Amino acid sequence: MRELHHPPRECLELTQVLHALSDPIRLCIVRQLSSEGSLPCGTFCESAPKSTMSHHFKVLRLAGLIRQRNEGTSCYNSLRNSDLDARFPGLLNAILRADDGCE
Amino acid sequence: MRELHHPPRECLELTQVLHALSDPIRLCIVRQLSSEGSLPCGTFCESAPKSTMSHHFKVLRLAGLIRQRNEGTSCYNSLRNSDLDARFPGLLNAILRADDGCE
DNA sequence: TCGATTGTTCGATATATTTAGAACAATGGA
DNA sequence: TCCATTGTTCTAAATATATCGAACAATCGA
Repeated sequence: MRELHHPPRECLELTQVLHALSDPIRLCIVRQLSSEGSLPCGTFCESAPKSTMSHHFKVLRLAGLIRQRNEGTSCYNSLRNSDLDARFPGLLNAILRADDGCE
Repeated sequence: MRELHHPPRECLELTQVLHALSDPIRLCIVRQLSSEGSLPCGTFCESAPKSTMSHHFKVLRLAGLIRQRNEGTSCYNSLRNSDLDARFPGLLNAILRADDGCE
């Protein structure tokens, strides 16, 4: 698999981050990652096609919300907690605290 | 002018709020409202056509971010600060604190 | 080596969003 | 009343986004 691009902390853009989180599936992924740590792609929304999920993970990665790391045939995802908090203090926590329900 | 719909506080949805704020023009409007209080539509982005701005104000209003009130021929906009903070504690402040620059 | 597993990429389609001109509506002042 | 001001609505066009099947790539175990 190819090299995965991750934007550096100082390049994260607020509008991109907000856009990435404005999709219910992606918000759900982020919530799950925040509570369960590092998880492979396959553990999310198993009803949705893999190509759809792959797209959402890419959006999250390019917006700087998650870090992806290949390990074997799996791709592990983790939240870029500290980068986000350094760049946008309190933002992620406020979003995770919100009671919007994770469908 | 017609009656303006404002969603009640408890109906505000996180994904809608995040989407509304993920547009640079709308984020700019919200920032300006937060620092200057109540302002008529005409005071923002005077270079953009009125219809475009009208659209953005509508998106913000329907997402619950702003309250609009007609007064004379003007339409005054204000941030729904307390509603937002009640529904999504800390979210708006975190977004306003972020140093993304208001173009 | 073969096949199963996991995920990506490509291409197509459907849907949503943004932008903006033109016509319209409401208000207020001369 | 007439007109300027302010903003909305309608409509169209451009652009972006979401979804998903099919083909592909990489890894691992048998």
